[in-house]
Amino acid sequence: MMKAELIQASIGLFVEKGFSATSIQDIVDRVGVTKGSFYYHFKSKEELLMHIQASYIDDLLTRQNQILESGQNAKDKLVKIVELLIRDIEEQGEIGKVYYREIRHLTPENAAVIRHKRAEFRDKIETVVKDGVQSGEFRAGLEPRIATFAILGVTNWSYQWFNPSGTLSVAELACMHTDFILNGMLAEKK
Amino acid sequence: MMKAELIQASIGLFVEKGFSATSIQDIVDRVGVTKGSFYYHFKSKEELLMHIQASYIDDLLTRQNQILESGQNAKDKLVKIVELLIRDIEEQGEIGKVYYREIRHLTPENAAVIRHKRAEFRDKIETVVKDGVQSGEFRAGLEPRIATFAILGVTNWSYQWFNPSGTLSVAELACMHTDFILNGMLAEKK
Amino acid sequence: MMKAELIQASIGLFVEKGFSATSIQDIVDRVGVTKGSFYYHFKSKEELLMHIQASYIDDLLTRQNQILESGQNAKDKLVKIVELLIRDIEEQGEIGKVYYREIRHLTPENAAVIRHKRAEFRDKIETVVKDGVQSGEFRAGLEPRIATFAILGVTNWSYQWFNPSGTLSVAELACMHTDFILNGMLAEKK
Amino acid sequence: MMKAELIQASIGLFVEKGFSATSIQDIVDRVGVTKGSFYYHFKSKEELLMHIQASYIDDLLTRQNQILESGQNAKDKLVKIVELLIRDIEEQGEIGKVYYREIRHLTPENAAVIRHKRAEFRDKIETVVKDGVQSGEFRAGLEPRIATFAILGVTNWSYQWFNPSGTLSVAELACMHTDFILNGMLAEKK
DNA sequence: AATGAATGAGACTTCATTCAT
DNA sequence: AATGAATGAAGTCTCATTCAT
Repeated sequence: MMKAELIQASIGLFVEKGFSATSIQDIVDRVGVTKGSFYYHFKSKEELLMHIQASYIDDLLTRQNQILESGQNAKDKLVKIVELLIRDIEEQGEIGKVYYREIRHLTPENAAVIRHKRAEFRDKIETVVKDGVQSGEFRAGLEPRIATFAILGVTNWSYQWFNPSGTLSVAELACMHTDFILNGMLAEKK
Repeated sequence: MMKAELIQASIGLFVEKGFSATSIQDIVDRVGVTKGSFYYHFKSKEELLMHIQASYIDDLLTRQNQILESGQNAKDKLVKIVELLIRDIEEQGEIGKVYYREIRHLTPENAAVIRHKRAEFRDKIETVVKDGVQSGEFRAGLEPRIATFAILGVTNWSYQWFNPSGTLSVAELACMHTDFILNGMLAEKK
Repeated sequence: MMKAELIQASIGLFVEKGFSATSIQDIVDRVGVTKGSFYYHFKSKEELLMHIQASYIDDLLTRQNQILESGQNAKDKLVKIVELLIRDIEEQGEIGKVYYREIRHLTPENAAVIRHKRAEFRDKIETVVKDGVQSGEFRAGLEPRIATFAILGVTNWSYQWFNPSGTLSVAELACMHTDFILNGMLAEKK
Repeated sequence: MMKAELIQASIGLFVEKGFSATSIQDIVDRVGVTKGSFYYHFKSKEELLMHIQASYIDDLLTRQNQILESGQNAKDKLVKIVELLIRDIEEQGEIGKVYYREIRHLTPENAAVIRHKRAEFRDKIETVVKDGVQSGEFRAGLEPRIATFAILGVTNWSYQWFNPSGTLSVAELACMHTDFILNGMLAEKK
């Protein structure tokens, strides 16, 4: 309970002020406990960050796997993954904002673990792209690795500006991004 | 000279460790001077950050204006702006990595100035998109605001992973990203 | 049982790291219980230290009394006391190392109790020396108080360097120290 | 200046309370400066301790070398070294009390340096003893290594109890200890 | 233009101790 | 007899900043 509260409070603060600029005092003040309490639950500030990062990517990987196992064609899988990432902004709250930003503050060992999992997530998208190119669903000229980074750019950048409680809904944004990614901008193919 | 050296050293350190985790001592150590020197050139650490942020976006805005004044069609302007952002990774070095990350550490007034300039840059892309939709170059269904964020996602995300001295050249990446943005992924338009 | 285990673990840690640098957590970790357990058996960390100090000196005093009551001449009594102190290194393990070092961390009242017992131990040696001088066994020029400190120096210093499981046995060391104390170093008396 | 004051204050406090129990706050309070000042002069509390330990033993080694180069016989050299150690109580103040006690709190690397120097000091005494046995000045039965430890015990233990501003002067104590070490206690040699 | 010394606030962390269970 | 959770005081250390020189 207390541990969960500390995690939630810290995510909020990390989003607002960044990891380094957030003090343990800030975190415990928000929860209304003492510093000693924090250190009963976490060995260090870094351990807390690692906990947050690991839960986040583990959850994404799990849900990505469910999509990949669903046996659809490449396009549908890709659409589902884009939706997963956009919906996540609403469901997981602000963790995503912290996710890419603060890996720098993990110990080298922990950072390696997280980077490895990120690479796994990316590789699985790349495989979907590759499959789609081979099956003829996607254009032959696509470079799967770069296209994957482009897709991630479109989705992850949304964490920087998108407010899920604004006028544009999560579903609408997912739809627009999917459209952009699949069809591009030109009125006619060159 | 000294001032320029301090700026270069600090950009490198901000990239590696982040603004908060970089101390003035770190910066002056890298240049080989003492803290007093730093405070001769900068009123505060925040002023240094503001200097870096402002130079960066001012430069981008200048170059964007040159493109916009060149009187081409919307598609060509857009391609040029994408190229500008990608080439920048090579030309400006690592500043881009710092740019989005550290705005949080500016004073509210300075942050507002930077945000305003960022918005200006974005709005000008949005205008290009709008013009292209109206002229029929771009698809009628595009939402200019969201498409602009998608374009910025594709380009800015490259700062996270692209190494300009690797096997993929800046020109090649610009070309691939342009292709992705204009044509999307599908083999045939729906 | 548990109490004895806590005491043994703490002596080992006090030897290695010193009293202040040893935490209750260190002690209970070594025994494999939790802090609550410690506080069931001891009111405080200081009480534990006092327990160790008091047991140690009480034991020495008891054994010293047995020697003194044995009705031998001064020289033999002295030899026996030297042996007692040297043998103790093997029998009592490392407590001796803690004994002189950590009295500082007792409460003033407890420290006074221990100092009083130490003085008692020392005074009884001094009496033996005095008796020996009067009886003509020891040299007339000896100052009993200073000679006593010299004897204690020779024996107690052994705690700093002597390893009872090395090549030199406890018996051999006791013999050499006795020889040194009784006969000095010169080949001929001046 | 300030650095020297911090060192003096800390020696006093280490004697009274021990290294671990002395806080940086205690030290700077005694000098009347702030904690920041302390860390301007010393990288850490451990560095301060190392500084104290190294100065102390380096000074002893220098003075021991002067004695050894003076070309006297073994007995006179030994007497001079005993005098050196006893006089030191008065001249160097209380450092000696800290010297043996606190080596535990050095980093392993620094502790090794100090232990090496201690061993050098001890070895040089051992050589004097050996020379004296060979020249016939000292008894043939003496074991030089153990006799050296015995001598160090007599002298170093004095730091525990001797007050140089009491009724017994430094010169008198040196004389008594020398007498004890050379002639032992017995009225007649066995 | 630059230095060295100092400051004071605040950072992360440890720890002896308490208490309900 | 023992545990787990929590406390609050204090510890070591960092750091942006100032200022006399």
